[in-house]
Amino acid sequence: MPVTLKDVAKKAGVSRSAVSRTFTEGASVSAKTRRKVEKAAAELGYSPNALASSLTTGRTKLIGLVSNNFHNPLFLEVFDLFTRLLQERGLRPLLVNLTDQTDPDATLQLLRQYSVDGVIVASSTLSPEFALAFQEARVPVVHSFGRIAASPRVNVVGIDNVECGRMAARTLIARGYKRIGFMGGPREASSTIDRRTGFTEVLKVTPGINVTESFATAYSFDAGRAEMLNLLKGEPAEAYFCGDDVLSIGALSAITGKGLSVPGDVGVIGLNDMDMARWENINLTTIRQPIRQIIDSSVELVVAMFDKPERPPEGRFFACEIVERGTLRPVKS
Amino acid sequence: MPVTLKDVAKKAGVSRSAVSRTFTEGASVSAKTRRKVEKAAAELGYSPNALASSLTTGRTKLIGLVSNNFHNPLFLEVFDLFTRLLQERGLRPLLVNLTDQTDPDATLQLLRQYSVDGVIVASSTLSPEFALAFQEARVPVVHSFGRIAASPRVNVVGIDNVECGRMAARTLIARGYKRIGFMGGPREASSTIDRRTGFTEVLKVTPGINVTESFATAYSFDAGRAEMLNLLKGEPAEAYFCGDDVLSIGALSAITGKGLSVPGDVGVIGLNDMDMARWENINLTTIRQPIRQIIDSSVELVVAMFDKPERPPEGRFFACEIVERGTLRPVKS
DNA sequence: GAAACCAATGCAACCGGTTGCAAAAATCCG
DNA sequence: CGGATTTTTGCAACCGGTTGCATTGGTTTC
Repeated sequence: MPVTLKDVAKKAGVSRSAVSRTFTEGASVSAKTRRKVEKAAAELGYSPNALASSLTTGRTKLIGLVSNNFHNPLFLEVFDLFTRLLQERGLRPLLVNLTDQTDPDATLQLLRQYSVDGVIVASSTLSPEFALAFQEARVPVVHSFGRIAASPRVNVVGIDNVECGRMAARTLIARGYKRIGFMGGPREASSTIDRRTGFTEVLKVTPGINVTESFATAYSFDAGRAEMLNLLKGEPAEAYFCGDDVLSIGALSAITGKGLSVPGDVGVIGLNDMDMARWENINLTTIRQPIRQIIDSSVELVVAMFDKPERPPEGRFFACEIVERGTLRPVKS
Repeated sequence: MPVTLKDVAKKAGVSRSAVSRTFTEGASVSAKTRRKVEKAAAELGYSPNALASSLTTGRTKLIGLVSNNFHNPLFLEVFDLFTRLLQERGLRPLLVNLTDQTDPDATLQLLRQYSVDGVIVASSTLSPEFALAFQEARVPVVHSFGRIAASPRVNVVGIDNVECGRMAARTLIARGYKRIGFMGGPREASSTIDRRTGFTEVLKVTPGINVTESFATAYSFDAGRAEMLNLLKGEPAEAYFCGDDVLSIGALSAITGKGLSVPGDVGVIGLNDMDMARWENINLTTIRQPIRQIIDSSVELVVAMFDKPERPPEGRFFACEIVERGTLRPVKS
């Protein structure tokens, strides 16, 4: 039923090759045949089958977009940007939701079956091994929001979480907080580990500071709220650096829910700067992750990979910046 | 470089057909050859090329997932569910972000080029014509979160927005509100129109009620906040039915930002029940849209379509329910 | 043991395109 | 105008699979 190359060729009175060539960038066709073919194609409503052509060209323009972050509101922005940027380059995102049930190997196999030109792993919690498996199967891959490494074994784009930890620490110190808390995300997540490292590194060498640590079970509102509720049972710190924004919002909810004020009784600084953080009834002071740059760079990198497969793995890391809003007390001047 | 059918056939010492058949459900192969083939395939790390096989079978297992709602947090949940459910059925979502720049016709053409087995249009703001174009191109299509219609021209799954409007109205009446406001989403969106219809229908026949109406420019936090700020310049109503949850949260932000209390001074009821609505520092009374059912049903319908293409278009609409939280005053007993 | 049957197999054509190559057509040039 | 050059064109093979059909081989039945 669908109209094929052959139909167009017959209608236009030319060979199949001629038709193929009129739809191929840079192929040699005379103006006259091109016109005939285009007319016939338009009349029949023909458009070439991308899958069939991929068979010979070896390019599908399909990009696997793999993520396990379908609950963090930040990732809606992430998906929005990825799809836009990929589309702009004529690439198509094949979305894979990596849940607890999905087997990592099966995902690799799946994406190979669809001959994706490349894969973007968008996740702050996945281990580098996941992306590495693609690399070893010679599928161009980029790990976005992955962990910084001096000489990464696989392309990785993200932020320097250790430095973010330091920034958070300096920010709290500048505001005169003395009893300071680190409320991390899941204990085993590399982002948690790195942020903690930078955070405590700075605080330890600062005199007169008392640091406490705790960890939420997930990067989620509920986990943040639960953990903060827990902390409030004892003597809370004066300010907390929370694992990320959604965790921070959970913590804020717990604090105000207990009748305490922010930043009067407890200060909070988050990380991400997701859209919601600027909402006036949240108004979260946080550290902005430049997701636009991360995503731009990821797409660029995956494209570079399939132009030059032997390209050595590269790490690209972007600086973050403090976004001052209302959940920390002001710097005393 | 990648290993193909032929390689496996040679290694196993059988014909290509034999290899193909061992990987085809229900094909006739003896246990002996199957064993040989599987051994060879495992050693070579072979897995069949889904795209090549689609050429003859006519099935790609690719589903176009088209949306223009990449800013409404509800849609993160929507994408999560869609991808999960599709994956469970062995289908692959090809994600299309329909922005202002993307041409609807180009999207149709694109998805045809990739021979998608079906298309799901997930959008509460797109016109039925968009989905209809796929239908006319004989591509199985379902419009999720679309507008109710007695005899739809295209498959549509969603909620009865008129009835939701009525529910909201009855809920406000039951709580003794007299001066009641409708704060809709974009004036031209069908969801806005329908909700308004049901809402005013009930309020008009109730004695002693004063209804006012206004419209936000988008289903977004900022638009909701701006519109409520606007309303608060004059004499606000006692309670508002807002276009959706994110709009409601914007409105809440404006109200509390002005030093007014919720529900003491102004009541708010939203629609959607997105995850955030239950967060304790938002705690929004709202109308739950059963997105799980909508998505289940959409997937089921699109699958049914490609098993039976001549299936007449069907509309499936689900009931919503009030979720009582803290932004309306209690029913007086 | 032969006839009848059924499952398993391989051949070859096909799905909808692309592309190297040689022949044909158009253009250039003296 | 004729030969040399360049451009355009069609043929046929190929991409990686699937499948109808005829053939083969193994079982069953009498």
